[in-house]
Amino acid sequence: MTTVHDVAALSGVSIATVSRTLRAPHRVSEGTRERVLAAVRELDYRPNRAAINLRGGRTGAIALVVPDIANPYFAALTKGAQAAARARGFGLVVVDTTEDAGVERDEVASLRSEIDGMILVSSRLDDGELEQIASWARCVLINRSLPGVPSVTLDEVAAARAAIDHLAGLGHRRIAYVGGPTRSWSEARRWRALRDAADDAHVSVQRIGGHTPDARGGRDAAGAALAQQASAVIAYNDLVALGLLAGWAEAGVRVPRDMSLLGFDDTFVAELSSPPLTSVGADLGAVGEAAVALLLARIDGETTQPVSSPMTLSVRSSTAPVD
Amino acid sequence: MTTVHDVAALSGVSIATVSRTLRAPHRVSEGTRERVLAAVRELDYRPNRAAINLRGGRTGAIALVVPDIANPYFAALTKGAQAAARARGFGLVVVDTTEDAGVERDEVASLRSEIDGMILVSSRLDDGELEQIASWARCVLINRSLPGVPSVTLDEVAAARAAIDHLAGLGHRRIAYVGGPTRSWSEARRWRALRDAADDAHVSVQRIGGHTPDARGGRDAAGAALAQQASAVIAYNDLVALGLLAGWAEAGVRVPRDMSLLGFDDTFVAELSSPPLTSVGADLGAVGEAAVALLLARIDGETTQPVSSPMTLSVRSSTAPVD
DNA sequence: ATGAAAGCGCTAACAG
DNA sequence: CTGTTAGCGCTTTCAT
Repeated sequence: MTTVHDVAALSGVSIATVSRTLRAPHRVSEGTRERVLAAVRELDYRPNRAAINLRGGRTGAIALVVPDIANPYFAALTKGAQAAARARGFGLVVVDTTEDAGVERDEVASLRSEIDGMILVSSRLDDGELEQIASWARCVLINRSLPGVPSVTLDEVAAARAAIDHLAGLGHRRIAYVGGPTRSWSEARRWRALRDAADDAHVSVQRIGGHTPDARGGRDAAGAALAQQASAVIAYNDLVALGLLAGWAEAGVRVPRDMSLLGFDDTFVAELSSPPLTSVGADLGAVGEAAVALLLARIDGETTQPVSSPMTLSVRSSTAPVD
Repeated sequence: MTTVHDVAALSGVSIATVSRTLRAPHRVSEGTRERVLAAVRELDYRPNRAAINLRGGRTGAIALVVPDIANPYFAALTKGAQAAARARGFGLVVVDTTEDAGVERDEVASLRSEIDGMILVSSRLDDGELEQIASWARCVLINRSLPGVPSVTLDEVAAARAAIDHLAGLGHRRIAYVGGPTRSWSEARRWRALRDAADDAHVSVQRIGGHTPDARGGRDAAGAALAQQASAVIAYNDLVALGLLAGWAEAGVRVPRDMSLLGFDDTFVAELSSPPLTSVGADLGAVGEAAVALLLARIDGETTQPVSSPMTLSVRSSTAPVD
């Protein structure tokens, strides 16, 4: 591994000048600068991260803590965050908590000297613990808000309005909502936003709960959703919608002829089904990028404002006018 | 941030003893050890990673380089690798190359002092470059093999045999294969394995090429696949299979009544469609874990053997006897 | 404009 | 069994 000493020797200057050439080029004379840079290229010198860290107390890496990296929602988020971090010269350490608060707690604690800051996505921890963490680590929250802690949240209100208005415009008056985990922060916001939007649009929305937020949960809820006598169903997320679709297919219910179906999150799976799913979601990659930007700004000591990311409706073929 | 000095001061010993207590507990007296450990707990002391790195040349992190983290195949792999790395006290830095060889090249180079080793998944680089990289970095390859470099590959031969035998057993004699990118290493192995297995089973298999390895590619290939007059189609991966399914649904072709369909990789999306997809694949989480185990063994200076991971068939409802 | 030297937190000789 | 000390690679005063 080549060090500042090698470069210094090759270019005939001191190590201080090498360092200066790299960190503050204007403080070195033209000729020296060129000789040093030539040596840097020649030796393919790259400053040792650990040494820089040790001196400056920075590690050059940030962590992204997600409940489940294999979930397309979090994977999309990760992709954006990764790109943004790398573009600014930071490494992205990914931590998968397997949806477990205990694991999240432990991992976050052990991350301490490994990173300069972290992004907590859909945290399973309670407000108290989160505040605690924010007190000793620079962090940014996604899908969660807490006074004093920078965050990126999705505009569920706009999403709910877009979804309800779309359905109402199609003539649907009775809508069912297959919800997610009752204790989840997102579910709470989502359901409240849906109720408000339904009230404004003068349509009714009934919630069906108690199912897991995945395809299996959707399949399990297929019967109950039908029993609501609704003409359209909104699912907690695309996976649940796909489960609903599969369950109904077996029961001979056709979408959108017999029933309209609307997904949430607009992940890539929404385009995979037949019919492809009308869904409302945010640009998750952009959300990940925004969180990284927020975090790096904080690391640089700037103060930041919470960010709300827009959610928009993608109309595909799973929704149709009520007949 | 608390350091060895703080712990030393609190427990009334020298910093060397603190370090020793943590690294070689048996070399300090019982009483001292207890006092030091008490101080460690009291102060919640954690050794600074950068300092350890600087001394020992280890960073405590490894990198996983994947073409596209949002692809369920790589996401599943990442999940396993992440868990295995963390379980052994290593951080996992994820790098997404966006399927671009140039990006892969650059990122790998800049990773140098950031990590102790790396896992390259489905690399887009050629053998020469890979050898080059292996010469200065400890690395493990997944879905690629190169003499002298540890690797984890999937047993495509067994997979092809399982797929073909399943279909042949169902009475299918004429099978079409919607392939992946012609230049891809996996595609080459997969297609060869399929041909061999088909020969052994005395059935015919025709390849349809030139489409992207995703749902859109499958949709594009839907017509061509029908034109083959085959009674069953094997897709390069589950995403392509789903695209095929969607394309056929629009054309009124029913699966598995009119056509049997078999996916590859057995990712979670195989269970999402109706009908759910019969697919052949490996436990990708285990593959990721195996790669991490291999890499850490190499970091510890052990020599290792290439690993071949089994692929098994999951029979669902997209395949049926030919009528 | 450049160099000498201190020191970031830690571990491993080496001494006692 | 324990303490002193050198030094990992780098940046940054402080001199020159």
